[in-house]
Amino acid sequence: MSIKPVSERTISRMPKYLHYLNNLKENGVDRVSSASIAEALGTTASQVRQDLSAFGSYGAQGYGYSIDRLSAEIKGILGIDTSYRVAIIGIGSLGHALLEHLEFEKYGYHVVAGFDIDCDLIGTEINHVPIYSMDDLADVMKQQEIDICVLTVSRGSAKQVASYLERLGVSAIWNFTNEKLEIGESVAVENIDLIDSLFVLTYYMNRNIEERLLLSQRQRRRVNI
Amino acid sequence: MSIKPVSERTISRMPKYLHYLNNLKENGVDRVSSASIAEALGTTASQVRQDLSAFGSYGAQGYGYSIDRLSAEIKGILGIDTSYRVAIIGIGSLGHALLEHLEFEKYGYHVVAGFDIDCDLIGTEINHVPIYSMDDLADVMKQQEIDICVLTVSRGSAKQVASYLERLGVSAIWNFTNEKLEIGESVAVENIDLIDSLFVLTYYMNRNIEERLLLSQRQRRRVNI
DNA sequence: TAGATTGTTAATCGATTAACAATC
DNA sequence: TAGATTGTTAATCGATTAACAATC
Repeated sequence: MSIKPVSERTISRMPKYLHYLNNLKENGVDRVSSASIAEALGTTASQVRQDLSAFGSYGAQGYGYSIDRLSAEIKGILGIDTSYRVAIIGIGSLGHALLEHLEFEKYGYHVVAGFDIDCDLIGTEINHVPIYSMDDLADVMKQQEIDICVLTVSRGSAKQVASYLERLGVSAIWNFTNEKLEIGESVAVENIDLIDSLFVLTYYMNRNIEERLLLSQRQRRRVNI
Repeated sequence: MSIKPVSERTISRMPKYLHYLNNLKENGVDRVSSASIAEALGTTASQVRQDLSAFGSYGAQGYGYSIDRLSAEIKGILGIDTSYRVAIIGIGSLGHALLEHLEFEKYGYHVVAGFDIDCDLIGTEINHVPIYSMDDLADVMKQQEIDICVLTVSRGSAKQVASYLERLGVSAIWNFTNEKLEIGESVAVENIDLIDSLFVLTYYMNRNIEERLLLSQRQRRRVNI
């Protein structure tokens, strides 16, 4: 009913708020103001309140936000107040690492299946997770009631596999392939573009180095004069 | 000299342009218009031209952009027209995967050292890369002339290790720890927040599912009436 | 030449920040 | 009560899109 589209920027900040609240909670704090949250995350109190009020009124004037309440609300907003079943498609080095990455389990994401085309892997278990043949994808996905697919196949087959997943009615793809998937709106997609991130890091690294160089040249000039 | 600060948004699109150009090049294409680039990446020709002109004039009226020229320019802008030496700090499952991730080598990022506190790992090699003790960090970093540090330590020690790297004069940290590093401007930092990305994916997945539910309810109602 | 397409200036749109009444 | 802090409206800022003269 109330179709108020919340900006992507706002959504992407919600996990940051949650992590900070978890932090405070661990330190025995039980309430917090928008100003404190803002300071911790390097933003403004205005933005924090603006973000939160996109979803509801969780605070109290003169008091701030109850950490328990706000945590619960954000978890509800993101939908992480329940658990999900995850499959990893493509067990290369990255897929393998994600199979063993314990953090996911902690947040309620249960990795329950892996898929690959390598006969040496099919039928084995990694970290107690069975590896199936790509040929069994349709069957296993249904049987295992997979919610989220992690796409760690090679770049060459990414688009094809993604389209197949779409046809199978998958609702979420976590895409590590660095390929822009051509897929309908009905599938949620988040991209982890490692190489792109590394390129951006390189840009800022070099910019810093250039700045330092310019600075030291200026200093040297000053000494010479 | 010409201090024109280019927006983060623009920087983050440069790798996308480059990937698309590489794609075209592979298919034997040798020129492209801003309109074609925009269509491929789902943006506008205006934005493409605006982005590129932040760095220079690489196109020609009535013709478009030479793919070879533009590729070279973007590589120069990002600083990826040379090679870099990379160390991976923290050889857990994720660090291990990144050690074996061949893609980096392809783009000129040579992983030449790993660091851990685990005595069973120290002194061994993974994928021909030697694993050193964290105690030797300062020495090896200097000896091996490391440009970029990949931070894959446990969340608990992230801030501490990052501060140490800063003191060692490291110029770039690729941070996979999901911790906000408290570090000066002189170090370039890019964060890969896997859990945050997974939360955002979960949000959009659930929103889609809700939409579908609403839709089917409406359809059912229509049938009933 | 005519058509195509750039680089850039101006217009629009959206997101961030500031301000403030409401009230705990 | 007085001080603190929210939720929201208005003002500002920045990024995206549109328009167009320049020109290949």
